[in-house]
Amino acid sequence: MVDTILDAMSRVLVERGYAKTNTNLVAESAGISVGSLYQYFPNKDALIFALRERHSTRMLTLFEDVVAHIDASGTLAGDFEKLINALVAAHLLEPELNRILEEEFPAYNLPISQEIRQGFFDSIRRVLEKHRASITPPDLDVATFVVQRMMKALIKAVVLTGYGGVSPASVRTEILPAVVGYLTAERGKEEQARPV
Amino acid sequence: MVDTILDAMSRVLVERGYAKTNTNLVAESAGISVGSLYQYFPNKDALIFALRERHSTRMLTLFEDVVAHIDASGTLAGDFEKLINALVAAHLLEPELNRILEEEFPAYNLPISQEIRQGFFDSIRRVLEKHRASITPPDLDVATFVVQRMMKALIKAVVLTGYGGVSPASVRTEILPAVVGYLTAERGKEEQARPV
DNA sequence: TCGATATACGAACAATCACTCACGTTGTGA
DNA sequence: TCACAACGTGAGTGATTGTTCGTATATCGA
Repeated sequence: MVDTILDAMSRVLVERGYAKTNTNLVAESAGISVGSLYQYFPNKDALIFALRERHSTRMLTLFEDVVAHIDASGTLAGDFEKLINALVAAHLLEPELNRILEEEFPAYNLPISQEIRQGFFDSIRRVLEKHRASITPPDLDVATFVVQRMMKALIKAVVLTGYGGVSPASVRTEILPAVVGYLTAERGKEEQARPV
Repeated sequence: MVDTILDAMSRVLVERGYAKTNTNLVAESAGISVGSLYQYFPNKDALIFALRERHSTRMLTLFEDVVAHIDASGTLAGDFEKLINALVAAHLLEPELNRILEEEFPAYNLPISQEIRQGFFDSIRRVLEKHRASITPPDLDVATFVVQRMMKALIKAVVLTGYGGVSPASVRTEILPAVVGYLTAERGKEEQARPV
């Protein structure tokens, strides 16, 4: 029943957008009444929170499955190609739903669970640790953060159409050079330490 | 008067967030009545649109002022250091307002004006053209897009606190290596053309 | 001073929507 | 068959809020 409701919520969100989604509509789309909906979720926020958790968990599961297949033999570029493909695949699960949950819904009210965030972070960090000797960023936590944000920003442009003037495919091929370029960039004094 | 209203709108948005901002509150904060507000803006969307245009224009102006000072003599890293500093400064104009306008408000309903988008894009592209000979991405439009998204994603983490587990300053020093690393990354057949 | 036009006012309206609750319906065990 | 509990129902409610419009005030030329 809970899943039925979440499915309906997802459907309505994608069809009409967050602003035009209301609980009565979700209940109708689920084929139940509002009253029943409120027997399983205390309020609207709980509904959205649950949907986001379910969706994020699915994405993380898919991502971790791929990361688990990275063994000790791969190259830096090869491993990150796998990571990027996994992330793209994860974002292709339900691109529109993902966009709405991330961009259209005011998220700081209900922050995503720390476990899921940590799952993505740890997977990437493990790959960086494996290649520690051949990458240049001094701090692995910072490097993980930077790589994660770079990949996410670029993958969004690949998965969602109409995000910029360039074609998704042409951006897709730039992700690996961007990541590997950053991780192997030479760090002279010239480039370092000129904060605002 | 228009500016008075936009100032009030900005104030209320930052103080209470988009969800808790309504037109009556804005009018009150501006020291006028709702009726007067609706003499200058046809509806709430127009109000937000105007505020976003004003804010974006200010950011672009500041950005272009810095870019104008880039002459023919600088290095790739030096020039991008200037670009990054300019972008950081632009984002520091009104960070909270910027966050609300970009993340909290459903923006695809009222897309930002093409001129402003183009202004940022062109400024970055000009710098890339200047260094065409020493960078490796084959397509300058795509490279501009990628660089822009990379910088934006990372600068957000620098300007807004609580965006990740790492310190803003430590991310700040990674932006230049990320950009220059991407622009000068070696491109073997190994790394290219493995789309999803 | 006077009239007219533009501007400002803010109480009221209508629409939306999250949520409730008094009432059915269904299933179950004896 | 009956009593009871668990689940389902959906019209209704109260609160919020974007927008209007009849009235009041200010501005200004003659």
